[in-house]
Amino acid sequence: MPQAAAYHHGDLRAACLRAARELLEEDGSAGLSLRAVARRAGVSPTAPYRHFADRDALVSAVAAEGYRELTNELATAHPSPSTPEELAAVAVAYVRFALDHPALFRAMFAEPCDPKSEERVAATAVISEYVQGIVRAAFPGSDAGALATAVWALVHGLAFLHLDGKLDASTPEIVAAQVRTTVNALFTTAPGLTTAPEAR
Amino acid sequence: MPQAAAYHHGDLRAACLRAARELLEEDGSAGLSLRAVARRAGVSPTAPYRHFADRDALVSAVAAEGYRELTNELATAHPSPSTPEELAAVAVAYVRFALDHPALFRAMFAEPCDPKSEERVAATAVISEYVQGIVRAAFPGSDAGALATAVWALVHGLAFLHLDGKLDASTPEIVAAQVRTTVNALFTTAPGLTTAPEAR
DNA sequence: CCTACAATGTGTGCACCGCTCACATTAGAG
DNA sequence: CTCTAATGTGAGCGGTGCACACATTGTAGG
Repeated sequence: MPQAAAYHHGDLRAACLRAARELLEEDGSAGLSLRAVARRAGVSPTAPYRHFADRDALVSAVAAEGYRELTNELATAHPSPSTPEELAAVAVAYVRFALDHPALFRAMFAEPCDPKSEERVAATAVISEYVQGIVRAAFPGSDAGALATAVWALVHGLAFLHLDGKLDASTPEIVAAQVRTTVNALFTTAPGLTTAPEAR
Repeated sequence: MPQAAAYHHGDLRAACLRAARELLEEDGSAGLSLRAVARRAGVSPTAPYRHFADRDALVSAVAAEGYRELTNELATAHPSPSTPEELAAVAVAYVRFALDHPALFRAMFAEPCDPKSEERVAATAVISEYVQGIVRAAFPGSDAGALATAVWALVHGLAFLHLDGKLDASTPEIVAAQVRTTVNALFTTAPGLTTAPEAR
């Protein structure tokens, strides 16, 4: 049994992130409060402020963690996709991640993203370049930036529409089939996407 | 000058919705509190509870209003689009709406959507069928349901990625061009989209 | 080894929030 | 004209984010 109630926690930051993840899964974004996190970590209500400037900093950290997990999931779906089918598998993994971790996914794409956490913008840049890299490998001739944007938007939109109950998400198979056909449809037109404007 | 400080407001519900919209535009979703709405409407902190069961009911009502405005904007962009170009114009209007009213747009697609406000689900059903109707008219031979889902997801995803600063939204023209080329790319493949599974 | 300091956790307190409940006022039906 | 139901008021409870002064402790320099 670990020495109970040491004054210094040891790794409170990590404990807070873990507690925040749990609260997010259990009660959704509304249940994620600094105080609840502190309670769950067995620590005074203001202790987390030594590790996170404010609530936004906490959720940004959680979101950054989410981005890393998402990239892992995508890589697991297929390490280096090149055919449209392999790319579709990655797209399915993206939507599955959103449906498996709805509150986390929402936190990743919520309001205070733009001027905030360095860690967070870095994590989103990683995934953006990841998608672009995949598309570049799969469609060497095309405007990879524009095509990557298109496929990311399509998959991202599918994820959100499923999350909001606008589409039939009753079984994972139905969702997967839906994503596959839609993405495949977009890719059959890839060569035509060479006149697109700037996209960063 | 209207008779000041009548005990009964007259149309507090509408005043609350108006105040909520203003707060949403000014301070984002975080600034939208029942109490702030009451203050702005010049009424006691608990008065709004006579018209909205709780905070969620308020934002659901605001969201429903947003859906109606969005459908109006789309219809204004083009009353009955049939060519891909006209459809692209509608898509551009969709993304513009999101960028013009970011907090409202986010409220429209936020967590408590599924089992809630009758008014809200009705409003989303309207826009869903609207998109489907357009696609059916434009591409009579295709699986309108699947294609509508694809284009809605694509446009919805573009809107969110722009909102989150993941794409270049520096000028409306750049955004519009981006949306147009992406949507056009999808539409050139429309006839191929006839084997899609169920999508409601 | 011991001491001073910086890092980390505690406690108090303020303003605000959502929401409940008892009460005041008033519009409008009978 | 009255009486009831709709509407607005006020006090109050528990929760929240956050700022502040304070307590504790790991650790680096003497």
